[in-house]
Amino acid sequence: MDKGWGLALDTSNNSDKIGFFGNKPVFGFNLSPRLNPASKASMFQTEDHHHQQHQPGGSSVATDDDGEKRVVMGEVDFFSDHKKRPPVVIKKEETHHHHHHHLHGEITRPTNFDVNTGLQLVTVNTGSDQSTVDDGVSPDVVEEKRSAKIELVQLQAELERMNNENRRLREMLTHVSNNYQTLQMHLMTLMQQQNSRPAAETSQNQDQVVEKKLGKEENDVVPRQFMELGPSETDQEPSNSNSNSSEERTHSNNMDLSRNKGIPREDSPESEGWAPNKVPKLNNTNNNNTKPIDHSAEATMRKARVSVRARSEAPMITDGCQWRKYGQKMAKGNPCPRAYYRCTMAVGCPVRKQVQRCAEDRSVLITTYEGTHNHPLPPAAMAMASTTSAAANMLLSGSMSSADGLMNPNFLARAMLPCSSNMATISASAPFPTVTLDLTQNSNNPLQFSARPQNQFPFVPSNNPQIFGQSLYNQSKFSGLQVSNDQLSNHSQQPQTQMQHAASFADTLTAATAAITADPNFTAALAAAITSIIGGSQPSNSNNNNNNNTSAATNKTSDFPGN
DNA sequence: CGCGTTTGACCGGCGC
DNA sequence: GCGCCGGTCAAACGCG
Repeated sequence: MDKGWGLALDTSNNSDKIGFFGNKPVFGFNLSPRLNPASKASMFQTEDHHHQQHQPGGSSVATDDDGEKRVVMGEVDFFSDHKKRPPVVIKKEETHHHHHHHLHGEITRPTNFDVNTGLQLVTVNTGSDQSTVDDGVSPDVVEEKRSAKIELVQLQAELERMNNENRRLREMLTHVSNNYQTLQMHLMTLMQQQNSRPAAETSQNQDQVVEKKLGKEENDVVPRQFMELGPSETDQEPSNSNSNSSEERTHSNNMDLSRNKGIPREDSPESEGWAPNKVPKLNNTNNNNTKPIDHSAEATMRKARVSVRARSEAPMITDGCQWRKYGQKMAKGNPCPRAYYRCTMAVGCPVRKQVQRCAEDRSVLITTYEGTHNHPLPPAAMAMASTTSAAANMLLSGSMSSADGLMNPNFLARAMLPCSSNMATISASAPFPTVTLDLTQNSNNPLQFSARPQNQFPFVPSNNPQIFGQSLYNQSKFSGLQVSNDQLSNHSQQPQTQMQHAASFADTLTAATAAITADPNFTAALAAAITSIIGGSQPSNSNNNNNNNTSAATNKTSDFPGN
């Protein structure tokens, strides 16, 4: 668990993350400190720091005559050499009591600011030394002019460099946006194809038949949504009159709480569907209003799991949920320990997951989900939840009506991902039916665009109309960004001088930033994609990448299963 | 001090 | 019945 993405778009406040070019922001988004430890300030610093002590933040430390420590960004010492004119002053730390700027870690624009050159034209007197520019003609003035000219050249070079970087970032943004749009379109196509398929219809009919059968004959069989990992309306609703032990396990938070509070587990009903070996006992002991049934098949069916294989160096894939580790065991046949996590986004959420390194390939992380979230999920968690939900539903819809669903490993693959028969498989040998989504293969599957880091879960469609509707909703919000991206593309295609288009691009990028901010899902995807594009396969320790994450715990590398 | 992780103990299912 | 094994618990511990 960690504090975030390898690269995160900090959308909390854009105001201090936008460099100014004239009156226009030229950097629409901010590289996170994790990716770029030099922080946002590094964008503005120059290469000349020879005589200054470098700070991790890309700043320099100097000491005043009075011994006060200050931090100088870039080559301009704002205190000792107040004859120089910084176009942009970035302060990360300020202890000088004479300085009037009290912003910390922010970018400030000097008041006398030339919008054409980006330079501050008036000397700033900031220190205790009250000397100002000498009005008289003297060698000092000549020297000053010369140094100002040199500085101007340097600043222009700096501007050029910034524009280059700006252009590069813009291209990355365009690339990622195009990938996202392509992915969305492909998913839409897949969903339409799937809906039009007779097989899909058969599957749906099977679902209906199964549900009808369940409602009529086997009231104590877990409803299908029990397997859903994504949120569903039914999860939020009280159980019906047929309330049975399974549903109580699924929906009751109090029961789970009772166990969490130390009540002996013999007295506490199973509040979650994770413990498979306790189901028979549960049905025998707690389910008083239903007759005992043969649990062999049902117990197997209701224990469907969704296993996600992803290539990742991170301790866990970032699925948007908050997890708490409650156990770790050495599993047989795998030298890597298996970690057990439970969802902590809501009290009593029964969803659990296991995280384990693949024994054959340590770079592959296997995450197995089981249970149903009993709480709304943030958009960042929707991708994983909807995917696992879809996989579990597919598994159930196929297996409950026919054993072929389990026997045919390609059933899910064909139904869920027609274009990728090797992406999802069903294991019949596992103790419980397990859907394995393999995201480690570098196939031509357009669902796996190369820029996506493997530890970030992709957007995969759900057969849950609500969840898919959410996707459409996000897409509709995202459409506003598409316009911006088109503009971005146009800008990137046209030869441009650095000065001319920066302002309009800044506006565009501002709009894009706003759109990105409005869509946390895309924010996450964009951050992940940019991370990989930049080439920093930063081990993201994050298991909390949702926006409402406030207290992310950290997983030390040594704690990571398999390390 | 609160929260999350660690880790040994414990429990229940299952196979022999 | 016994031992193995997966899964969970909870006290101890660490960290911010």
